[in-house]
Amino acid sequence: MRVSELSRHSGVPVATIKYYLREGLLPKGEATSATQAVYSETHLRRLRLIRALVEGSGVPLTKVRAILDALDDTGVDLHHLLGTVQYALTPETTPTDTPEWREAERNTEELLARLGWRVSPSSPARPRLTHAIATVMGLGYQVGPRTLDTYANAAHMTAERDLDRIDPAAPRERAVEHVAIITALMDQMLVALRALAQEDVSARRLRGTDARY
Amino acid sequence: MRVSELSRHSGVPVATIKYYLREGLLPKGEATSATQAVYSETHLRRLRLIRALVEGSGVPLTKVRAILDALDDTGVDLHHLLGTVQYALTPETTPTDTPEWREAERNTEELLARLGWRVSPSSPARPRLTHAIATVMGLGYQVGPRTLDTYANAAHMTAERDLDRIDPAAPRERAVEHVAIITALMDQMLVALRALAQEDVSARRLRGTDARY
DNA sequence: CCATTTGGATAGTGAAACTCTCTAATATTG
DNA sequence: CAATATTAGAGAGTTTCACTATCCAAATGG
Repeated sequence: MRVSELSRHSGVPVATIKYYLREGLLPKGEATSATQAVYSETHLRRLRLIRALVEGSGVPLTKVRAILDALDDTGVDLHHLLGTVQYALTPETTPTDTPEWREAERNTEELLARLGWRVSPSSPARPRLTHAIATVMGLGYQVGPRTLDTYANAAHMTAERDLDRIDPAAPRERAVEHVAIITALMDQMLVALRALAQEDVSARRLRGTDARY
Repeated sequence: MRVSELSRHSGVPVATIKYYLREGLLPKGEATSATQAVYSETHLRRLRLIRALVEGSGVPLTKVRAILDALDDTGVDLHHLLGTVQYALTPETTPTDTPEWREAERNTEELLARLGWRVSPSSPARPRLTHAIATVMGLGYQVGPRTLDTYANAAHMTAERDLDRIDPAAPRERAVEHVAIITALMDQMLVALRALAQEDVSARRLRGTDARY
């Protein structure tokens, strides 16, 4: 496959492919001469994965590269790969020195302790959760244990299902890709479903019971 | 309150406040002379909400404005407001003319029919869900009814809880803000919790049962 | 009365993700 | 084999977004 064909098969412009090559997101094709290189099915898969991450979840290219590097690092097991992918996908959150932050942090810790979740103290999702709680509280709304438990249970249900679908015996190439997908792309699905569920509940409660939609 | 004080109370630079005023995100203060205007508590609340949306969920300013306009439109009831906020928050998704899209669309329709959710046919969350499914399928992975049901149930649990917390009798100003918050900010909480839950499940399954984390 | 603040307008910045242009070397096709 | 098209590689240019900085003239505030 040459660049133009790679472009056609993926729908990505040649200029963009060249850009990805320059940025090291896509490995170089095998050069057959000074002005020619051939690309394989692997390149096409990789390209599709990049586009899925970028278009599907708006992941910045620097983070995409971090994820791809982790996929290619054969010394990492699935559990740590999942952590690495999450780390790359989680936006940085700097703790602020406010009362809300401290209260939110306590909520986070208590929740994790209550549920007994095995989570690394350095997991970037911790401050992210704290930040989300602190933001809502900063607007003057409570985020109590009842709400957190409900959300946590819902999150755990999806996580169980996600891990059910990973086959640790599958070829590493695939298993590793699968982990990237469940962590990065399934979020989109959950968020879309949440919007639909809210609409449903809202229709039932805030309108009559006989409305069509 | 003058601009400088508004800036101090909110932590947002004066230059940025002026920018928001120019962009119509923040209503003008009440002018007391050609070079002086006073801002109220309402301005401060509004400013905090803008920052929460921008920092908390990376909502583009154009969408923030759409949300704020909906909040200010007193002719809209809570149910429709929720729809409007969701509409503003949901990224546009253009259907593609591929087999994956059509299959994903069928999955979406069947899921909603199976669950009996009352969802408008024009809800932008539909194509968003379809797009998410189609993207995952385009990478060669199945998204079956089992997975969709699990995710849908989880989503519905959070939606029930969200609507429980809305007080339809509260002053419109507050109820309306609450709706914006649950649709926009609670997503972040759910996603963060999902990451933590995945780590927990992954630790239990992909590692031994005695590992510390 | 004089340094400081403000409103209002215009212009500039920096990051991110492309997109374009160019060159010399090859490939393809009629 | 000659005309046309394609490619790798590198650099520069473009667009969008969200600010940030600079000016200026009017107006406080001490």
